[in-house]
Amino acid sequence: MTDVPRRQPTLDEVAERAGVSRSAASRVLNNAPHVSRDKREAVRRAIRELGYVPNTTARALATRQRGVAALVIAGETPAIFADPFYAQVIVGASAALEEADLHLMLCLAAAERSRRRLEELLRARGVDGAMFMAIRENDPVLDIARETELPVVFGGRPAGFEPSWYVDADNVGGARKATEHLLDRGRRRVGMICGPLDTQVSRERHRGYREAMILAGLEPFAPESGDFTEPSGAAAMAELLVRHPGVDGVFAANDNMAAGALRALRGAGRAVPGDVAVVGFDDLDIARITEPSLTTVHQPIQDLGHETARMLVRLIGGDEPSPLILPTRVVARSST
Amino acid sequence: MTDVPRRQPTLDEVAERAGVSRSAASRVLNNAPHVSRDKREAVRRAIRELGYVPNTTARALATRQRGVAALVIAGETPAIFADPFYAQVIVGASAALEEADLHLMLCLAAAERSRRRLEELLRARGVDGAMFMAIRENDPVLDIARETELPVVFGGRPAGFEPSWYVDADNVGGARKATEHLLDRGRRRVGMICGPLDTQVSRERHRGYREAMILAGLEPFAPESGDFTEPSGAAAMAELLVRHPGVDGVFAANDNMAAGALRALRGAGRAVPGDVAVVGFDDLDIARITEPSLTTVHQPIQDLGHETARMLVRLIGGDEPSPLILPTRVVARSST
DNA sequence: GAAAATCCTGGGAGCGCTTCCAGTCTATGG
DNA sequence: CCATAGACTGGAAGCGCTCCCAGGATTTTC
Repeated sequence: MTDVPRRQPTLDEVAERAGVSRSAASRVLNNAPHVSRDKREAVRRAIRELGYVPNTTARALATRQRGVAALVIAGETPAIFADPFYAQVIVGASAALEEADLHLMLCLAAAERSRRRLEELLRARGVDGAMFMAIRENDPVLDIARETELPVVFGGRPAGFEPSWYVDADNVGGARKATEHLLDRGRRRVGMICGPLDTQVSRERHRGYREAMILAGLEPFAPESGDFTEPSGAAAMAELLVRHPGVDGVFAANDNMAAGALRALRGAGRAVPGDVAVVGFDDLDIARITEPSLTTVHQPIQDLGHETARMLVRLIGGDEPSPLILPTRVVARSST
Repeated sequence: MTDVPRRQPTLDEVAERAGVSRSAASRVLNNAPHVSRDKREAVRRAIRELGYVPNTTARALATRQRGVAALVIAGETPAIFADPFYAQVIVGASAALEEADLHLMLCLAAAERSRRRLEELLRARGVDGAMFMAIRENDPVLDIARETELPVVFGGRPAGFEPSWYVDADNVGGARKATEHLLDRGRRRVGMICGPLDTQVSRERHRGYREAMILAGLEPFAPESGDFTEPSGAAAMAELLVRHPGVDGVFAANDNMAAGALRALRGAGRAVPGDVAVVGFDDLDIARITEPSLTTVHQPIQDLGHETARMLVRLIGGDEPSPLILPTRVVARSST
C-alpha cells in the first residue's frame, strides 16, 4: 500500500510486471491450464502487488456473461413490496445467487416507465436471466417475461399462464389443510377472506378452501375479498359478520388479513377462538404477535426465493430443471 | 416482426442497413450533433426495423459508466432487512434511480463472503456508485465504504464516522418531540425503550429523550434496550415495569418495539394511555393497526431512500451536494 | 534416436460501442 | 470568384478481457 494508483491496473500491466503475455495472465486469472508453475506464481504475485481486480464489464463483454440476475417484482409498490413476504424472498434469492457468484439486480416494475426499462435491460442483455414475482392477470410484465430469450423463472405462478419454470408453494394444499384444521376443531360455518382475485395465489387458496368444504359436505361461503393488507382483512371480516352472523370459523388468505380479522372480531365482541376460530396463511412474524397468536399455514418463504434463484442459476448454466412446488403445513397457535 | 433474428443486431448492422458509418449511427443513438436529417432518419428507421437495442455492456466498457448503482444493506438479514423500513427505502431509492436511468443492484452485505463480493464489485467498477445503510459500529462494511474511490452516500449516519455525504432523519429532534409530547400530556415518569446501542440511530433517539427529560428538570430513566423487534419491545417493557413500577409514559425507539410494549402493558393489566402512554418512532403501517393505535414520530422513509439516491446521482454527475437531514414530526394517535 | 504426442507460449482477432481526428462538403463573406 | 468557417462523414483507435491458433519446447513412445 505504498502508492495509490489513480487508475485501476489492467491485465496488461499485470502481464508486463510478471513478464508474461496477456494470454498467460488471463489463463491464471481463470485457473485455466497451460501455464507453467513459475509463470503462474509470477502472475499471482503481480496481481497481489498491483492490487489488480479484473474489470467485470470487459469480462462480460468478452464472455457474454454479465454475472447478474434480475429479480422483478411486478406488483404495485409500495403496497406489495412493503409486505415482509418479499423481503424474505429477496434474502433467500440473494443467498442462492451468491453461491453462484451472481449479483442481484432488483427491478420494481409496476409503472409503465419501469417496465420499458426492464424490457430494454433484458433485450440489451444487461442480465443473464430473470426471476418474476407478483404478477397479476394480464399484467404487461408477463408479456416481457414471455418474450425475452433470456432464462426466466417465476416465483409463484402467474394467473392465466403456465410457465415452463417456476417455484411455487403448495397453495391449494395449504388452504385445504387450513380449512380442514378448522373443521377438525368442530367448526361448520367456515368463511373465507380471499385476496385479489386476479392473482393465481388467491385463486388457489380459494380452491383449497372450497375443496375442503365440499369434501366435508358443507356449502362454501362466497369469499369476501381483500387486498392482502390488514385493514382490508378487518373490513372483509366485518362484512362477513354481516352476511353470516353465525360464522364460527374463518380462513384468511394471508396473515395480514387474518390479523385484521382478529381486530374486527374483537371490535364486534366475538371471542377468538371461542366464538370464531381464525386461520391465516404465510406464517409471517405477525402471526406470532397477534392476540391471540395466529394459527396459520407455514410456507417456506426464504426457500421460495432460494429455490427460484437456484433454478435460474441452473437454467443459465444450460440445465433444464423441473418446476418445483414447496410444501406447506398448518402451524397451530391460539386462534383455533 | 417477420423474422426473428437469433442474435441481437449490432450497431454495425444498423449502420449498414441505413447506409451510414458506425460513427454516424452511434451519433444518432446518442443524440449527438453532426448528422444530417436524412441519415438521422435512415438510422432511426433501421433501428426500428431491426429491433435494435444497444448492448449495455459494450457501451459501459467504452464510456466507463455502468448505469448501475448499488444499494448496500449491511445489517444482519433477515432480521434487519425484513423490517418494512428498508422495503420503503428501496422503493424510494428505486424511483430516484429510475429518474436518472440507473439500475439498482441490491447488496445484502452481512456475511463475510457477501462483503468480499461487495468489495470486488466496487473495485472492479461494477457499479457507478453506492448507497450504504444499516451500518453498525465497527462494521467491516464501513471500511469498504470508506476505501472505495467510487461515489458513496450513506442513508443514515453510521456510528463513529461522519461521512461527507449522507441523508438522515432528524432522530434527535424527533425523539425530543416524542418525549415532550408525553410530558405535555402530563406524564412525569417517562422511560425509554432503546434500540441496539451500537447504532447511531439508537444513540440519537436516546439523546433526544435525555435532552427533553433534562430540559424539563426530570431524571431520565436508564434505557431498556431491544433490537427493534416486537418481542424485544415486549421484553423491555416488562423489564421496565419491574424496575419502575410507577412508569406512566414510554418512548420506544421504533414502532415494532412500541407495539411490543403495548402488548406487554396489556398483559400486565395496565391501561394505555390511561396508566401508561406510549410513543413509537417510524410511523410504519403497524402504528395504525395496534390497539390502541400508536402515537409515533413520523419520518419520511421513502424520501430517505429517494433523497439518498438523488444525492448519489448528483455525486456521480460530478456535483458536490450537501448532507441532508429530513424532518420528523409527532403523529398523535390513541396511545397517548 | 526419430517420430508423434503433449504442453507452453504469445500474437492477434474479436466482444459492441464511443470518440478522436483528418478529410470532405457546403454556405457564407469579401 | 476565391478564401474560410462550419457542419458532415467515416476510418481507426481504443475500452479491458477472452480465446483460438500456430509455432516452439518438452516428453513420450516404439
